[in-house]
Amino acid sequence: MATILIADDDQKLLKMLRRTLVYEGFEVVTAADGREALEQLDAHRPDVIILDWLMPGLDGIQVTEQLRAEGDDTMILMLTARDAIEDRVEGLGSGADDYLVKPFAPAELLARIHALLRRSGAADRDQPLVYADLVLDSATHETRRGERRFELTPTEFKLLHYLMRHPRQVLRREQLLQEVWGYDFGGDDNVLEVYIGYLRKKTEQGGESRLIQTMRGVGYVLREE
Amino acid sequence: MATILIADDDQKLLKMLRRTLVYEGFEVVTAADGREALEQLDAHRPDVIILDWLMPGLDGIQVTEQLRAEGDDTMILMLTARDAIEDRVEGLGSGADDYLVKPFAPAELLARIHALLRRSGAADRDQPLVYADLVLDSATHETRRGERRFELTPTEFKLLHYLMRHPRQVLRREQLLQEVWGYDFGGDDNVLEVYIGYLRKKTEQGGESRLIQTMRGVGYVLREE
DNA sequence: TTTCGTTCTCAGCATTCTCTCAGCTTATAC
DNA sequence: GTATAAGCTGAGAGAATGCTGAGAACGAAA
Repeated sequence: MATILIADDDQKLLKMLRRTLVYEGFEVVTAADGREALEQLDAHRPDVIILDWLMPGLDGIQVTEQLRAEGDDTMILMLTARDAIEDRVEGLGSGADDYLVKPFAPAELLARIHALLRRSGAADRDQPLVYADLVLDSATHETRRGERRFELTPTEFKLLHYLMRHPRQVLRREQLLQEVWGYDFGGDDNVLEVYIGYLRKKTEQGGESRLIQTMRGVGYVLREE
Repeated sequence: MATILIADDDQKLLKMLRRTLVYEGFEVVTAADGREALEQLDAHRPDVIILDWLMPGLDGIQVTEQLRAEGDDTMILMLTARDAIEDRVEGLGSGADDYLVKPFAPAELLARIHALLRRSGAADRDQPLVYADLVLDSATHETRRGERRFELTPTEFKLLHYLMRHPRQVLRREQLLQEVWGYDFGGDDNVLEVYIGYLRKKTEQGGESRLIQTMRGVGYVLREE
């Protein structure tokens, strides 16, 4: 399920929101101010960020601006107190994707979150991932090597997707297991090898060059040889 | 679907609005200032024009006045950072049809746009949706595969309508349930499969090719194979 | 009331996917 | 060279997923 980061300096509200969202099945991470929010961001990579407009230290707008300046386009929902609007009319220019005026009904918040999640699914539809002549389009679920199309199962897709999001980077076995399978046991399991094998079979038909390289003792890299 | 022209000198806001509106199925044309807006106007004949009040060169009011002087009565929605009564009066006096104060929630903007479209009667001008030889006309509720007409029940119609508004895009099960049934239960319910089955039966009579493809573990796509 | 159309549930079946295992190949160290 | 560890691969069991037919539940119209 999706992860949501909430930053608000109102402890009571924070607690209430956490309870509501956890109950709805979301992973929830909280922060008491903007600086803490930025710290949590790297660690948890949320799908939606809920920011209070007014917070001590870094406020919601500053956090938004900083993120957008870094090229991060995670969906942001800004919470504003009714009277704050008139004071600080900086518009949506800071880069938030939606606004919600306090006080609000939890149902309203949930509706907005779902709308943003749906849209963000649409957002990473924008650019298909490309490495060499390998193309993976998460919008259409299309995968190609040059002109040749091939089909992937969900797990194969997740694995290739992760590899293609980190080209030329050596990915350790535990890292891949964690990202794709969501666990990491030290045991003598070889699912990863099996799936790398599946991917190679599908991406290297008829003498095509190898793109997934083995880093013996470490993991794998997506790289041309 | 309706076309919307947005003129604003704030690039970030422009980008965010484009994303939101395109996702909602609108044709979107953007302009960075008043002069550019006027140029785009002739080329695209939008159904609604969204103008920022303050822009370099020609501002929103000047654009509105010029259009109205030419006898153009395209619906105009004015955006402004001010909220003084005088401004509102001046804005509407210049010929704008509605008014929205920044910052605003995308949901509110959408509501205003739909209201304007309804007022202008443009909502009825919806083009029939076409994909391959499949035609769905939401105005007349007619559905055809080539020359063969077929009838759909309300739920079937909603589902096909949504699929046809997002051709070639992989639509996740939750997304379809949310859009067509309006909720998202986690349970082991298979209404969606059943209705996909109904649609297939009706759209694939007598050896016609399959247009609704299953994406195992993900959802469905409207696509020719 | 009955009839009809529609929505939704359920159970059984077919297909596809995931993961394990065993034997094999390859790379590295000695 | 050999020994050993690491990685690869084919086969198959069991699980997950999706499809379908039958029919129950519901509401609207006659």
